[in-house]
Amino acid sequence: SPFLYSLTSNPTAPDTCLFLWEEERYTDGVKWKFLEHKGPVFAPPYDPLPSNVKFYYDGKHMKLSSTAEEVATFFAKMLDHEYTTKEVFRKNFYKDWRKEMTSEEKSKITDLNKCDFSEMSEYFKAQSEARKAMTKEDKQKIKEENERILQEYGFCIMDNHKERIANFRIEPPGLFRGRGDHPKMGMLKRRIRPEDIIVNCSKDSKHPKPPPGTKWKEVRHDNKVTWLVSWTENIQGSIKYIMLNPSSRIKGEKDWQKYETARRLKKCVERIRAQYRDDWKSKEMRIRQRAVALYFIDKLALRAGNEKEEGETADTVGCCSLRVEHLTLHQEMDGQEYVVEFDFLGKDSIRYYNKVPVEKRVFKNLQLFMEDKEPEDDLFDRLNTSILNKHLQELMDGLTAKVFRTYNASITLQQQLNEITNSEDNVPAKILSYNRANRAVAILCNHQRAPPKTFEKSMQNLQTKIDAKKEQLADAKRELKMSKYLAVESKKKAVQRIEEQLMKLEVQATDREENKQIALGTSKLNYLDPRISIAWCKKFGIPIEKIYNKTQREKFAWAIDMAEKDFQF
DNA sequence: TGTATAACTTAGAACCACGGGC
DNA sequence: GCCCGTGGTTCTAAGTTATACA
Repeated sequence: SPFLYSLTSNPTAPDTCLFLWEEERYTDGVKWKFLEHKGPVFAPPYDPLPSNVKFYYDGKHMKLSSTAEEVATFFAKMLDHEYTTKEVFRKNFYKDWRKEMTSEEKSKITDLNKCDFSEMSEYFKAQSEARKAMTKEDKQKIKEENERILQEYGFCIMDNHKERIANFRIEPPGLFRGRGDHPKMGMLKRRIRPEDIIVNCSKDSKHPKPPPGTKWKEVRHDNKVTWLVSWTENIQGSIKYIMLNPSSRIKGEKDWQKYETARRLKKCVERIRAQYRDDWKSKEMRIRQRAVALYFIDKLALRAGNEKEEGETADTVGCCSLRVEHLTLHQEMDGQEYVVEFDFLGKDSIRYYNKVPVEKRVFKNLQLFMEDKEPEDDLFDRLNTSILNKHLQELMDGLTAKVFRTYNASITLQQQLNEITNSEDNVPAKILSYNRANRAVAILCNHQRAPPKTFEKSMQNLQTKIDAKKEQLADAKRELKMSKYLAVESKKKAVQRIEEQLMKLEVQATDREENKQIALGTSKLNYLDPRISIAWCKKFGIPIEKIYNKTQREKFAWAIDMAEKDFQF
């Protein structure tokens, strides 16, 4: 295990503990023996506006109570954002804002459209400008203070090892920003107090102290879970957690395990495919539906698709929750037979649009599933994620729908790298190949991003640089030609150097263009077995730093320790 | 068998600091 | 030395899965 290093670095642990530790790690859900931390960092208290920053209602100045003012500032801070123009957002905000008003305010303020937050908004903009314009020394002071807080609250001790905590700061109050068409956007996310907080730590640790004059909701000692702090959030009523950083042993080990499960799937995926193809012919509808859904999950890397409570969240779907309206069947399209056109909103309301030729049997089954149904009916009415996952569990230990995404992502990277890396290429060209392989995965997983606001301009700038470099190259070549006798060698070198620089720029331009609407980070961080990339680096002499930045190297420390140049997923 | 809940992973956007180019 | 763009970091929402319970 690559995680033994963290054990052996503990000088006080006797050797025999090594075994004990390993045993306990993996049995009956125990996650740790010892856990000590300092608790969360709370959001700073509300700092009231200076009296010259005014709020106007119906054109008239109105002094708000501190509570109502605070909520108003949340809206004011978002004034430039599209959110504040949306009806749902405004309605939810207004409703929750009223709850924070005094009865006098409530009776005066009866229409959000008559509220003028512009002075507040200007004030916050000025504040942020002022922050930018601060002296070096003042900025340094803030940095030092942040570092002090990080050192005090940002680490914990888990089983004798100091580990970085991920989100040790409690989420500050504000207005809820849901993604897509979220029915709750604009609602007030309330301030979290010590009385809301459940602390989890070991009995024999030094328990974190609540701020003076306050109490925790509860202190518990549950070593079957990994979280340090939790609270219940007021928008969906779900629980939020403070957990460890990805660099921690507990996260790394889990990550490793995830990829090992995906590699086990590799060994039996052909058997499973044969099985679901066979099930397309089943006389039972539920089996056919299960088999077609699994085919989509496997072929298209769709998410499982749990049911969601209507009206509580944005209307998004995954495989099992697909509705008839999300598919269009084309007997024939662009010279291909049996094309399925998918168009639906997935996680984070990201659109999935794809036209896929499928096997005749799948097509016929889809026609059957869609027969006599309304557009808003479930495509797989005899299936849900629980049924699907129970079936998968029977096919392979630890197999669930999401393992297919991990497996298909990683195997795609591996195949693409094997296929397109050219050992003759220089380092930037090899990295372009890597990014293209990464991109193939991101496309498979539908990882999209909004094109950066500065995209057009930055492409233009790059083109300008390329043009200038071309001219420089032409000059250098001319000079080389002219100087038949003098310093020929050094001029040849100059030409070569410029050619290399030009190529680097052109590669950069290609890479950026191809990346316009595709996000590589998510697959890199969550789906691609890092050992594939590390082995590739070793094999082709690419420094790992070119592929993984510092944070990523910390997260993947286990893989860097482990992977040899011949590792194959 | 269905439903609620808890725990944990995955996700894109916003924010911020830093370094390269002028 | 300054400005601007970018990559890295932070933030927290939105998924999946397991499990408890009716």
